[in-house]
Amino acid sequence: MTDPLLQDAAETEEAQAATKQAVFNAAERLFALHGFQNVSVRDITAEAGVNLASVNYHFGSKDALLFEIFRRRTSELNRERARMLHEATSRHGGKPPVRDILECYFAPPMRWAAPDNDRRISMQFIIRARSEGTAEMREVLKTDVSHLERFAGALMAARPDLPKEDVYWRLHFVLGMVHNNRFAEFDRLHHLSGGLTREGDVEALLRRMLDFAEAGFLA
Amino acid sequence: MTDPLLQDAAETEEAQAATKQAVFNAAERLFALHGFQNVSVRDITAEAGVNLASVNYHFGSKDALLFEIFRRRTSELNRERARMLHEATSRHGGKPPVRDILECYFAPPMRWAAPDNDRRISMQFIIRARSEGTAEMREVLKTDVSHLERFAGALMAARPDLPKEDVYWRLHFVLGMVHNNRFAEFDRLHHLSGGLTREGDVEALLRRMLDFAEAGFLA
DNA sequence: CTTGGGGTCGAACGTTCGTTTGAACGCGAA
DNA sequence: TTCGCGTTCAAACGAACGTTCGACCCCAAG
Repeated sequence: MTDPLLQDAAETEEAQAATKQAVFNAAERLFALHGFQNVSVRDITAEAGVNLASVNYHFGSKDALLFEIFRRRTSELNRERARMLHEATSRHGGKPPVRDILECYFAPPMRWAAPDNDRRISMQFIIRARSEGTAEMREVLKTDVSHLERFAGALMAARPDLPKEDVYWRLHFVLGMVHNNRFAEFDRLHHLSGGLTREGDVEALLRRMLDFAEAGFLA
Repeated sequence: MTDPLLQDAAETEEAQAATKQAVFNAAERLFALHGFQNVSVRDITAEAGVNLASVNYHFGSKDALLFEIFRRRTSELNRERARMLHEATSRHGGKPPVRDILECYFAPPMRWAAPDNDRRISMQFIIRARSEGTAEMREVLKTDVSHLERFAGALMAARPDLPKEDVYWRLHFVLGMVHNNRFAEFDRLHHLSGGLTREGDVEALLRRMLDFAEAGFLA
């Protein structure tokens, strides 16, 4: 609990076994780097320096471990987005402009993914979960859209003249912009542009994204 | 060769064995529907109605089969894009406007993915290959950017005032919009909007995408 | 000291996987 | 007819996987 290595000390369950934490962290890291199917329980326990049976003892199964990481990280990310949106709403007297709304959605994942951020690996995990997750995770992604509803509502309030249908579609396009920010895509872009594009300056990239998305939304 | 079942009669290799074609089609279908890792060689050969050893005999390995499907479909798609861009270029006297350039990139995958199109399953395969492909396929995706260079060049010509760096980044955003058009995302959006958004009308969706992307590019 | 239970350990289980093997088959050429 | 070759077949191989098992360890409660 007072161990500085435990990044997630503030847990709902209080006294996490050190083994469980080690498995959690190792699994998140390996899954993020190599994908779910390409990482075995043996890889995880070896990386964590624990016994092979630890995964099934503490989490029930490999899939359940995966799901628990996914659930924790996505809820943290969406909570941060909701917090920013709430703040922007009160800052603008209940009706923030399009650009500010989009920033609340863009900024958290972008900043998490910054090269020097501890959460970078968590962000990479979430990105991978979107396309390689289990059926259970995909069901959650499809069904649990409560956090998106907040943003859709805010956007409709910011552009009451636009038909709701258009707001949803443009939100869809915006989601695509965010989800495409994988490391592999940055590499490809870097290769294409001959090294002209650099992902180092997160805030500058965030500004670029907002310029593009805001213009698209106000079209 | 005159068999109407052979969709890809015009091949570089002339006399394809019926078994090889059956394996190719079954593999593409199953991979597109369930993902690479979730489909076994036994599943493929059972679906194709051929012997288990056929995959290794005709393609060398499961990975090689996967790569051959990937190579064929992506080259077909990019050839179609290049054809449209070439036509648009000559139609506009060498310098097509942004919207027309983007349409050349958007239209082929969108139309392939239309519910009544035979290529729908191929498009789904390509989409899956982007995130679940083997290391070899990812290397091709990253390295082979020649087809993107054509579009980057056309966009720079259409907006010579914009710094090249910005063109690349905005192209990156546009790619995100296209790549996000997976069936799962449409389902999610449909769920979020309460059935308001329908993907049935491809041309209408294409117009929406162009409205958004064009505005973003002209910002 | 004794007891009990949460945690860890090495070892194994049963399944599934991609691939290989060697025999059999079909058919045009010699 | 006989040969040769491309193709198909049933069967098996060896490896890797997620999971389970029973013994063992530690430490606090009785």
